[in-house]
Amino acid sequence: MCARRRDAEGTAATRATRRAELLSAIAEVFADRGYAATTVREAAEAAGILGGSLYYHFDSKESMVDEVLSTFLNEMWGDYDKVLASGMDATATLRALVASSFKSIERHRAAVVIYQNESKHLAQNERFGYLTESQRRFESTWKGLLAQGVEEGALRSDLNTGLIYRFIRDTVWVAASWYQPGGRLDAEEIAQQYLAMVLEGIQANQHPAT
Amino acid sequence: MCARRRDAEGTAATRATRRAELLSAIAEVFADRGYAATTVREAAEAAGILGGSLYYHFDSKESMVDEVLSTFLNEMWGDYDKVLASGMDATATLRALVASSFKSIERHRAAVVIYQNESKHLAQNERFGYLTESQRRFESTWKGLLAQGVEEGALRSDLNTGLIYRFIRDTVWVAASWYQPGGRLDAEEIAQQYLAMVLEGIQANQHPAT
Amino acid sequence: MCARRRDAEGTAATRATRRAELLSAIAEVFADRGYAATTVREAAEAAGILGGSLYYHFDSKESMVDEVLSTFLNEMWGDYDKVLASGMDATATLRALVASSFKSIERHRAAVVIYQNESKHLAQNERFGYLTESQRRFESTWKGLLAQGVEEGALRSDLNTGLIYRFIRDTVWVAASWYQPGGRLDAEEIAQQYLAMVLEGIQANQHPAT
Amino acid sequence: MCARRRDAEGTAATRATRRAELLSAIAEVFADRGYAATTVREAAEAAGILGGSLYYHFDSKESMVDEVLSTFLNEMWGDYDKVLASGMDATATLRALVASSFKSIERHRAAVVIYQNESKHLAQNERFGYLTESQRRFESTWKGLLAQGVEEGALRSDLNTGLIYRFIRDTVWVAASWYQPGGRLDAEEIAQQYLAMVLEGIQANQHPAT
DNA sequence: CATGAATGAGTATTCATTCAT
DNA sequence: TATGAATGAATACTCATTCAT
Repeated sequence: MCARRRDAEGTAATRATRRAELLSAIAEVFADRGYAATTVREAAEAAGILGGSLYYHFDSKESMVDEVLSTFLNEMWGDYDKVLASGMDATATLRALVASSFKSIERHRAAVVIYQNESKHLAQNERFGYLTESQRRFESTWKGLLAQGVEEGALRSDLNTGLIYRFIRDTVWVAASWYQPGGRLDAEEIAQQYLAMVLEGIQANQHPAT
Repeated sequence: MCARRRDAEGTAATRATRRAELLSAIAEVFADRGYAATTVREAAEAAGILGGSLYYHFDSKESMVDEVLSTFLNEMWGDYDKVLASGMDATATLRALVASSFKSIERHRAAVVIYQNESKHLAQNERFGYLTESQRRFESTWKGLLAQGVEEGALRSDLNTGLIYRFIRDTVWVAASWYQPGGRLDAEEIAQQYLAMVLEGIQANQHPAT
Repeated sequence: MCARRRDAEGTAATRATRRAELLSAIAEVFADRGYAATTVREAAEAAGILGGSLYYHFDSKESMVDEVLSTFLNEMWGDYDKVLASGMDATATLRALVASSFKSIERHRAAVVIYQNESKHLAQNERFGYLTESQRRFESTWKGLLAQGVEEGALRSDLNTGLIYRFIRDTVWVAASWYQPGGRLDAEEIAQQYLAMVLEGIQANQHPAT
Repeated sequence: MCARRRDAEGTAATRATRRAELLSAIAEVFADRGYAATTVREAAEAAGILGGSLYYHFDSKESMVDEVLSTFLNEMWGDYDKVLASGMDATATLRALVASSFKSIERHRAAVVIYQNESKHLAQNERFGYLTESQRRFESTWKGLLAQGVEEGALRSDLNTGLIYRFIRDTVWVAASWYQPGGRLDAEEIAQQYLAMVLEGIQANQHPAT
């Protein structure tokens, strides 16, 4: 911490790393205490520096959440897009998206919690227009998928897809609020259980073979 | 003091009514913008009075949420207790509880949203110990019910009841965040669709009779 | 309290009495908690009515202290003037004034405490100009008396009369802060002890006969 | 953190100095206008900074008075204890304590005024328990001393020591309210005049040698 | 006369942000 | 890069005062 020998060499890389470190700590606190309720001082303290020092790295508190959320969403949509581009049928795609979502939660738990809790409020701000955009894309993707599933005969036609969409969306993301990275359950298992419930239901009788 | 018997009653009733009016408006704003992010001024404005005037009715901002949440929880547990006392089998009880929950959302939408978004933070405060208590009771009730369902052979035994409990809990309550009282969907319908999904699953093939 | 039979008759007297009652209670609270630190609500409560109701009797909080203080000062100066007009020598006058002061404390304890604690601040306000005026009169009266005593050979000439004046003034009035009306000590006794100390000193040896 | 040894010391010293500077200005305003009646803004302004900035240095308005008063009392009792430990006879001790008191007033005028005016109210607060404690110690010290003086034959036995204690206590401290540091009179002179009055009295005749 | 609800200016306190070092 | 002191706008809360009933 005292003598920084390698300064010359890794400037860019080091800087990016440091930034990521800071953001990770900051995200954790925002997720834990809420964005509005967290003071910059607390966020800085979690990152091991003093309040004022954060302003060397970020323009404002807002740009901190911004970076946390946009980083997460970019990565998440990258994964989603791969799945969607692979041309699977509706059920398989749905399974893959759910699995991908839980993996996102595993990697970006704090970001997901923040997204879940704050995006409604933040979205009022023009700067966070991408949140609304993401929401919209999310909705059309899932609703389209459910409709396609019904069309393909894979999903029940007596369900209100609008409602089902909401239930699926909420349960997937809300899991971030109780998920413990490194705990007993990993993303894969959670995805399996979730898919079992949503696809097959939790009732016993009607499952002849499974 | 002199022959004002009717006044006393009338005043008490009026007072309680006014209080409820105010609380309803306040709850709406807290739900909409978040407890921490809502200023007392905004809350008061929503109630049609000035910021300081709220303090004639309530001790503090905290006691406002307190009253909103405790009123809701008391009523909700009242309903739950009736269901639980009626001695139905696990599946019927589960159905009834879900229906009751959605009815709670219909009546106390704002309170449920606040409960969902803020109880984690508020619960740190001793004053809101009842939130933790409620959480605990909720968990044991639902987990017990799921276990009983499995025992009775009504529910699949290959599911992780801990996980399923979380999914059910979250999806039920999170519905408050998009429910529009007086909108197209009423609590009953939502409950039916939700139960259909969770109990029977959304896949088509496995439902012999449908 | 309900049926006020004698309303017609004693209007003026009743009113004055009520006013005095209220003022007495108010003075007590102001003395106890300090003028600035006492709320009108507290003052009213001590008088057995609600905050707003005090405004039927008084224009403002300020006019309450005003009336308390001016009533006290008027009476006190009335007594002082009688003493000063009686043509006694310096020592006798001094004794009589001290005795009169302690009697004032006995009758207007609360007012004296308020006078002691608040007059400095209140005097900034033009309305309370009479406080400054009273102070001035007080100072010239006592200083004159001390000078006269020295001249008459009754008082030591090696003392700084300015300082002695301050000591006497302060100790007399500050007694109000611990005086308990109806307690073991009455005004007379206190005056005697005080005069003994100030006139003769507390040392033993030098008092040959007394 | 890196070879900043001198900094650490320097900073600590600077900090303490700044704190003392601020407290001195704050004490002056509290003494002048009264603790309750002084706004934090006024206190800050007197210190040359803005209201909010005071909170970088102090937790609350309360902790400002707290520090002012405890600092004063600690130093005062330090001086008192030295006097009391020196084994002088009652009269000499009494003289020394009075002198020490007036020196305290010279050094901590503002603190003494605050102590005098506010300690009764502040003492209700548990945090200021040390005020009550100090009061108690003060009383027992002085009463003991007076009793001892009577026993030693140095003080008159026909006086009510309880009363005399109060008179002495009050006059000593109340002097802070008119004392002008740097004015014509210094602490020493005031103490002499005061002791002359209290010990020997202000009457001329009874002093054989004077 | 008294009440109770409301007002609005003010108060202590918090906190994002700045900046000289 | 980081610190620490300061800023200033905003926030929860208080309280003297008003007024319809």
